[in-house]
Amino acid sequence: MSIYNHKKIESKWQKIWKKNQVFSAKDSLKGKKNFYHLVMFPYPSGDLHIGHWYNFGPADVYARFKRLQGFNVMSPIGFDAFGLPAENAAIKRKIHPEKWTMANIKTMTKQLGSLGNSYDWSRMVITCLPEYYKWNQWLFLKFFENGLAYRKKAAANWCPSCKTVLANEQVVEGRCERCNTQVEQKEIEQWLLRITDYAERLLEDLMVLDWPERTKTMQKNWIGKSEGAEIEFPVADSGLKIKVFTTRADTLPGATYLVLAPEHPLITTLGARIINQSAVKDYLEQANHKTELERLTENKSKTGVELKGLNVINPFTKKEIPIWVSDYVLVGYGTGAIMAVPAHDARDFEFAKTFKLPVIKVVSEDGKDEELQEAYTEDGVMVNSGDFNNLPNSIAKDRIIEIVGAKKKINYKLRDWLISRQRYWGTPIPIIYCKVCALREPSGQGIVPVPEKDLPVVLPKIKDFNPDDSGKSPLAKSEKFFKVPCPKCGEPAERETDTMDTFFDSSWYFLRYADPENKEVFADEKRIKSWLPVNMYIGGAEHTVLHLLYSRFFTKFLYDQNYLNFKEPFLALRHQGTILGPDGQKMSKSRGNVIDPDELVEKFGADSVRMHLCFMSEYNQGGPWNPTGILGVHRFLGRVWNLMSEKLKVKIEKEEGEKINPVLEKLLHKTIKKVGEDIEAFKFNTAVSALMILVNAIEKNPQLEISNWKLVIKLLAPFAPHMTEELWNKLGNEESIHLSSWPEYDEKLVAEEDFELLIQVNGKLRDKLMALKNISQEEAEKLALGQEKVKEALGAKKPKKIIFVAGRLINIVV
RNA sequence: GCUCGGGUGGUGAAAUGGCAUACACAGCAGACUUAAGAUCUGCCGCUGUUAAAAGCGUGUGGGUUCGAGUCCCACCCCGAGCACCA
Repeated sequence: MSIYNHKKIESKWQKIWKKNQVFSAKDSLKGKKNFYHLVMFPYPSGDLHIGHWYNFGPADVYARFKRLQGFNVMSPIGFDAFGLPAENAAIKRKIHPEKWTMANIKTMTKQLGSLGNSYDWSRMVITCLPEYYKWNQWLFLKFFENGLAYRKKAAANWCPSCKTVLANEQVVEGRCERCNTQVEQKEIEQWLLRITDYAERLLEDLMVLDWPERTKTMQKNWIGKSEGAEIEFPVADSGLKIKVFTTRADTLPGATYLVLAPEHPLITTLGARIINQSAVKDYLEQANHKTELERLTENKSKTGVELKGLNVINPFTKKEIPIWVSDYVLVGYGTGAIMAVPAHDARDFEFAKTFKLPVIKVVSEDGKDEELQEAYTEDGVMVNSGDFNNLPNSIAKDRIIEIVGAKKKINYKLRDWLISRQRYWGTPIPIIYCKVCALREPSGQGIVPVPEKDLPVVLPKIKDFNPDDSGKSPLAKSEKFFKVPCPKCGEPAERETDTMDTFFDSSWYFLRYADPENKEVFADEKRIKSWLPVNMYIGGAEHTVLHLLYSRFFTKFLYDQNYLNFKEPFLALRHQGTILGPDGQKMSKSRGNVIDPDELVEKFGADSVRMHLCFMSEYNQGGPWNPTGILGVHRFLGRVWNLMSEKLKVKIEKEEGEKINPVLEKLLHKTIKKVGEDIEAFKFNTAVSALMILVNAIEKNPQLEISNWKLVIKLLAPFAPHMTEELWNKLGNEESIHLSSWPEYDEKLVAEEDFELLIQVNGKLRDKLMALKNISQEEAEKLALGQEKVKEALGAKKPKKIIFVAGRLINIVV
């Protein structure tokens, strides 16, 4: 018996696969359908950790399975190489981000090789190379040409530690997603992409996607569609009107005041008429200085100030009501102003209680008008509403919209995507500002796009890439970089020195894999057509409102521009869970609970590691790492090797097989069915356990023909690619097992002729016996009532009712 | 607060409304071995018993059903996401 030497055999096959380009995907293969299988490309942070393995390992099981099923599979890999961590680490270690990043890519590429995954290495994409980011810039220009990229000065989320602005999606509970620092608001000029133009389509097309419901729901909530109406409130003694957005127009009769966001422009416009100007000014100042976090942690208690001297007219009641300013109204949503209906909105109720404002109930559950202890937000019938009294509020809603001449309106929570970053290690934004041109155009901005022929705008090698509080990128310190002649008029001008959010890079990388070396376009149309959209996309759930939303937006934009013939990039999506440290905490170097995959591979081999990751829990679940758990599959693979190498040697020498044991044959075909179905459903854990059951049975009675042994090896191939390749090769096969075919099961063998009939009395199991699958109820009853244990359980009682489930059980009810 | 997930042996976990705990890990006992390790065999929810029989068991309480881990209602706990979005 030879002991399985994983080190020797795994590296042997990894070299052969790479050398023979076994997994290089041809754009088309005769008689085979293309299948684009993709894992989220890693960030080159240093080393591959077990989380990468958990993503990539089982994902590769799926890829190999699809390949065996007869698909022409492309499984590419690359690096999401721009971004803050590279820069921060580089600053700390005093080496250039590029050097650091490329060194990490080298290490990680080597590690990726040790996984033995079926990647097409020829399609490697690295986003920090000019050949790649040139197309970021090209895409940016396309957005700009179409009015979807625009520059705006406004308060933005500023991370004082990263010293850059962040997209809304990158702010988590008022803190920076990366470094957990409190985010501040900073007025700064920046570039945004008009993703909000696509809100409705991003929402609608979610329906057709084979994505986890949870992820779809999260995107849906993030887009946050809400249907309502815009109602105008005339300002008393003035020609002005204040627009509010509401989803509850039915409650308009109960609107007892209006609230403006502190940033609402009307506060300035009407400034002169405000009596208590200094109090208002104080409040605005105070609101302005609150950080995002303060607003969140203040327990949502309400603050505000009345604009004394000003009133508006409720268009339903025609009564004058006051105007207040409060920071619980957000300037970025709706119209930045609300009608307050304290009786039917929890926030308004709290505000009204705080400032002793009138509460008028207009919707009632039972038609009565009692004093409210809290806001009533359910449906009901109208009260205190004149002609509308006793009408269901849902009907009143539309009528009120009509009589006050309001417009129906849809709002979204989604904001435009802020893509400028005041950092060095990213794609330069291809824009030049020209003061001369500015004078000639009405906007006066002088924004001149870099001509396509001048792309890429190469990120210069500078020495000082430390960020500062100036709100400008380190590139602003390099005159060589930013001082350029204007491409339009030739006069001296300045480049944009901000770089792009790295989510820009990852919003289209999956297109580049189709044609990674193209110098003329971001990817050739035909090559895109042959591969995209992605058939199966696998990665963590942490990107649900970032990468996955942005990629959908890019795809829809490129579809509109006729570059793509599909509207959604990822037809199917699956998430892996998160593996925690053995202590149940998130793995981190500072906690010292990090599991090093290289050590595991060294000790147990890549096959054992990937198979254990498949086996340890449901794929989308994850959980704490159990240090001894891997022994299970490791022993299993050892037993497989012993069984096969020993038995097969004898068999091959004899060149004849024994007839397969019929019980085993049935189990084999059932296993073929189960393993195939389970892999398709991403239930890798039960697929592995089915394989264990099969091998356990074979070990007890290893009576199989050579052809059956081959089926078993094929079933194991996606899980243990190296070992099975070696066994396959030993059997005299020239071509890789991974290019062979997935076994088919025999329907007849999967179907059972007989079964174990369960006999229950009052639903409690009392006995069981073997019976034919097609046994009739009469026969079953007779058999069951004849059983000693049944007689005992029945005693003197007579059966009242007998439930018979064909092919399963009989239940005697007394 | 709202929206999703989830709660099953000592542990990771299985289970189209029909045998709860498959498959493993750990543990215990035995075989092999000078020994250790590796490997192999057996046991392994709780109560009970020499052993069995029997009873009890899927977060808690109720319900539907011949039959509930699974469906319904209420509650408790854990995890994730969102969070003053009118």
